Amino acid sequence: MEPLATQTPGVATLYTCGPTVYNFAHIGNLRTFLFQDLLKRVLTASGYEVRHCMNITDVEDKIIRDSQKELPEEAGNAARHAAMKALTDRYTEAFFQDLEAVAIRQDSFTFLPRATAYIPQMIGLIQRLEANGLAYAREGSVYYRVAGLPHYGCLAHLDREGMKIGASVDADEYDRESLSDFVLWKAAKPGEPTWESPWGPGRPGWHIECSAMGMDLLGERVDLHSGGVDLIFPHHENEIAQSEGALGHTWVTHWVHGEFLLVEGEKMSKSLGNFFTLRDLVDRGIDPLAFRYAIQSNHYRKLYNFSFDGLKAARSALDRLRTFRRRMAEDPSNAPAGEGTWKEAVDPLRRLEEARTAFWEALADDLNTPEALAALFTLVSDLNAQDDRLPLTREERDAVLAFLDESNGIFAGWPAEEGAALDADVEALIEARKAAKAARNWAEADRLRDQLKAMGILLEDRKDGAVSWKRA
RNA sequence: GGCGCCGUAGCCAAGUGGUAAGGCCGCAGACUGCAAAUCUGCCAUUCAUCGGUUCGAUUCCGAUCGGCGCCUCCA
Repeated sequence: MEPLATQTPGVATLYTCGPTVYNFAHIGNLRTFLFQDLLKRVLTASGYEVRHCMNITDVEDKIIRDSQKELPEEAGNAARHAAMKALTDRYTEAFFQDLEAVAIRQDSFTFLPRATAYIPQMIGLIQRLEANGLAYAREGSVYYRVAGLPHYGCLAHLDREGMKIGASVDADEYDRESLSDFVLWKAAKPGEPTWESPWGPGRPGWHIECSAMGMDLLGERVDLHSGGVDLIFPHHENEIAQSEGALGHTWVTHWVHGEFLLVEGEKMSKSLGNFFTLRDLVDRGIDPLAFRYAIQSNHYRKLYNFSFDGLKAARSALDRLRTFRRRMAEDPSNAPAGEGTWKEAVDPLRRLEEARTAFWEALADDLNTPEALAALFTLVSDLNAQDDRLPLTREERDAVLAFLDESNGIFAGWPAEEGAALDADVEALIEARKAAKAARNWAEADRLRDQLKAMGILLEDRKDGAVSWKRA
């Protein structure tokens, strides 16, 4: 997809459909957000200033259902809004906690608009559509006249002749001109929070918020718009209809959709008992960054089969990279002396540049993360082998570390370790084991090593007698 | 009924008209007091099946089998 021609050179505008905050995000949602984070990181690394807008949907059928059930029938509009806000605030906060856990930083978003803060813009957009003859009111609701937009259905490649109209719609629910018409503004119903509008009290339809907020914050021409494949139709198709119906020209240049995931080969669903939130994984002792790695070791446009075995493999792969980073961070004088010569010796800096080139070329080729990771792993193998025999210099290690930082800037799985100090008691145990080893008291040394392991500290003895440790 | 996707080793997975990256697991060996880490070697004559095009196909075309998605809830 690179080089990407954007509306403003050097700037990429990105709109992504965000969460509906009435529950915790599940791992499928997170796959999509991870893919968008990846896209943004690669664009940024490629030199673009990315202006990223992600909406927070805080008014919607399920939100209303869940937030209003405790309220008495006679509750006023203010109370209804307050109850809705209490629910959405809670899950919005949880959502960003989950994103942070998988290294998606909240401050990487340029705009995070809440739908409820953009009701006037939505009303204004609907009025523009009315003025263009593309919207009509019926009993306090407003509908989009799909027949008025000839290219409706192009994104989803809908064959409107062959469609089974009404196959999964309540054909008689609304009084529409056509069953394909969709609602822009929903007339008030008892028990729902409402806003005043030119058509009477009501609330926005599902699709209008993305058009209104995206146009307001990113402008009349957006470079990239992304979401899960399920949003292609109807959500994105309807966004196109709304935005282009108002603007009179193309709104989004590139649509990018991420595939779904399966869980152990089956569609994730609560009834199958294979429905997981990130919190469920953490409760099982899963490193959230291993989840991120597992997702990113597969291509975003392919169905991903999530499994706990796969998570284990991801963790093992990450450990190899993290161990390698630790090795490169160490001073070469600590390394056991190699033979000093090696017939297969390469110039580490040259080898590094090859890997770096391959890494970025893979990512520039439609975010080919599996190939980018392969470039990284072959480098790790080559340099480990060389370092065993012909220790890399401090300068070479630093160059490798710089590339590990660079690649971690995309994958976020092998960050630089902070010099986290060990507790004094752990320190004492390590010293005690050293003493036991020196006394050739192997039973005691092994006992202490097991004890430390139980505390999450893994020891690695080195040839020269030094001992290094890492957290499990 | 219409539109579309996928099928590569035990598992995950990239890839190309020119003879199969990488990761995990596993096996053997080196190193180690034992481990761990690392290294060395092994781990798909083959890319669902059958045809076709081609000097040559896993890659293009067709058919078949298998899995899946969409056609107004859904990341």
